[in-house]
Amino acid sequence: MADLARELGVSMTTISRALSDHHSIGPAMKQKVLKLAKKYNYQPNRLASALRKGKSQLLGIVVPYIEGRFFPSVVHGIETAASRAGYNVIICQSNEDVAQERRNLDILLSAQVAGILVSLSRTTHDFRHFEKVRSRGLPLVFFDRIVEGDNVNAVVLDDQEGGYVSTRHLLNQGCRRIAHLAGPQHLNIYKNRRQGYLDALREAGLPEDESLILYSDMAQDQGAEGMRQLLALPSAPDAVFAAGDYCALGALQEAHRQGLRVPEDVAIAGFSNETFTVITQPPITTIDQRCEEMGQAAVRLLLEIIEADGRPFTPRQVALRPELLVRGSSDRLPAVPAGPLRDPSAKFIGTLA
Amino acid sequence: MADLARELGVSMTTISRALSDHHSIGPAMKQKVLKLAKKYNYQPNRLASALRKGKSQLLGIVVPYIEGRFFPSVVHGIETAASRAGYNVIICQSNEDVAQERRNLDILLSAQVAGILVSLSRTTHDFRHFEKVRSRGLPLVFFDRIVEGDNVNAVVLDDQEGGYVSTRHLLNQGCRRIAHLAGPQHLNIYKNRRQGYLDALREAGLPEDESLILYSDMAQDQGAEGMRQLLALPSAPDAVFAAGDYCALGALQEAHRQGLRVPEDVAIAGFSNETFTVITQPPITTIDQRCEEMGQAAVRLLLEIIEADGRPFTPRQVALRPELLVRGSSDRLPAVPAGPLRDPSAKFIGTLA
DNA sequence: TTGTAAGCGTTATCAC
DNA sequence: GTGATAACGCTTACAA
Repeated sequence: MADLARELGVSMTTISRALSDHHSIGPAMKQKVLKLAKKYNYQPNRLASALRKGKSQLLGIVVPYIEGRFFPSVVHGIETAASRAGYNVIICQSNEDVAQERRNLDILLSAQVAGILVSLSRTTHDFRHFEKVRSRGLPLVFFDRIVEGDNVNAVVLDDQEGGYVSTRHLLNQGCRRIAHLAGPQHLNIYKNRRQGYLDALREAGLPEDESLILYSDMAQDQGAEGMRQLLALPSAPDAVFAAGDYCALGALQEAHRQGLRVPEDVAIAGFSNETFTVITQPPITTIDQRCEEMGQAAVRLLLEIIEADGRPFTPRQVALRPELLVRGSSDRLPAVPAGPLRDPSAKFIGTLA
Repeated sequence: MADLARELGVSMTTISRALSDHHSIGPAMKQKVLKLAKKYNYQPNRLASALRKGKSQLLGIVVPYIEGRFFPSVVHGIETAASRAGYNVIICQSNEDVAQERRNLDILLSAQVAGILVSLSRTTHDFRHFEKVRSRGLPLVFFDRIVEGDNVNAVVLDDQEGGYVSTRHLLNQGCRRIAHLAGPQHLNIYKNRRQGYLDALREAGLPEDESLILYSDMAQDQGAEGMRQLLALPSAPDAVFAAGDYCALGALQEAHRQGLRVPEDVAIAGFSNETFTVITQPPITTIDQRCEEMGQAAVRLLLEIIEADGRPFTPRQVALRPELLVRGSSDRLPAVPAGPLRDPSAKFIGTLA
């Protein structure tokens, strides 16, 4: 910058203003500066700028890990939304370890990020380290694995809605005995999916039948085992809603082993839209978790807080509407003319309980 | 820092030295400073430090996107290795767009990163924007999608070796007519996998039979179609080496449709270790691309260059040894006692051609 | 519209 | 072993 100033015989102030498009700068001057900057291949130093302004163009992400289908997609969404807004992203993994999570927060604080996005590690039960962030006035948004409560900013998938629409769909296909392969009920996601399932049944006037609900850890072979048990019932179900795709896959494979046709004899639906659900035969109906939208929604919320710039901001919890993907494993009706397109943008459903 | 200095009645210099563990500092003083820093919850400002030192603790990553199985795993490996070495990582996506890739490089330059890791966008055919990086003396390492040549630092998977070990394995299983579902030969990865396949055949004294090599874009249905064609041959193959897992899956499904047993009637092997290969029945033998090791190897190389600190560094190309994962789709022999464990560390095989 | 000068938080240099 | 001071590159009152 000093070079440019010297060469043009103006002050660095003018250079700075021209480069950052300040209002009180002559268009002529601006052009000259920009041209010379290009010629000299001038690279602004964001460190210096951030240091002076006390605000960087960096957002921090803390995730348990960058593997599998979910987190990479969310990070993808975050990076995309952030860079669109002129921010870049520092990414940290906690490896499901609170201590590491704490360290990551410290690092992000000292990197002077403008805001932080966090999905909690599985071992985080004490949330005091987030107080440090809050006390520094640093915008903070949780996603997916969140701190519960209405005094935090958070974005999650509406799992109950997911269980509900999935079960409704099976009902619409004419199924009347719908079993549920449920996950560990101490985890909110599985509890909510089950609740949505029950909601749909009740709404349809069907009885809640505990013999049709089987609990497991949702692994592939547990899905197979579940299906085996269900098919051995005096009156076997005509549909299975599994709270996870691996479990649904096991169920599908077991059904085939027993010579049943899917979806004619038994319809199957899973949850999560794992990559493999489209390559099975038939492909598996499932619920998309809108990973990317979750990332984008989290960034939107974070930017709102950043832009509030210290002014009081009422914490908000956003629940994303899950998307039902109807595929061969549950599609038993003749094709119907398509309805209006679903609005693909992330939805605010309401404040969480 | 100023506060600490005042409270202890010493200069900021002393504080700085105590905090950064400078040699000329009294252990007593050091303890006092550290204690007080803890009490006041002192957070170093890495921006200021980096500005002053002219070097940040940040590495930049540019990838086409963070989706699928490959890139997230590599990023995982990069972040893990980087944070172990005290670095953090800024991640940028090029979305397979050169222009964006160029912009990303500019951003990373202006963020004063200590080094850059790049996997090229598919639309990058002109490499001039990397000159800017080089001319600034900034350490640069390519991975997976690299600039060819021996004047760049690069880490790749040895695809030819992958094709070779895969085919060798099928030979060891007693197969003698081994077909190959090949990918587009203008892409190096597919060309190399095919070459490895041919190498193994030649080594075994088997003829190269072009009627057993089918070319496609490697999609699932193309794998099925390929298998159909192969099975219609006057003398059908007893094994298929597919250059991709989706293609292998299609082949597997088609074999089942035609009532063949896998691996008894026809053995199948894929490439990439996609997640779904373990959930099929039988699970699919494949080649692991060592994504995580690739990330780690790239960081190791980058750190070496960083530590050379401007001193001449001879560019190096590293080829990682792929790992054969033998699974049900090709395992036709009785189990053999396990040999010595394979060294799991990333391997330097040699300079690329 | 432009310039002057101070300062963001740290560290390297040089002197003591 | 410790301190004073300048400097890293940029922005922004305040003044002109």
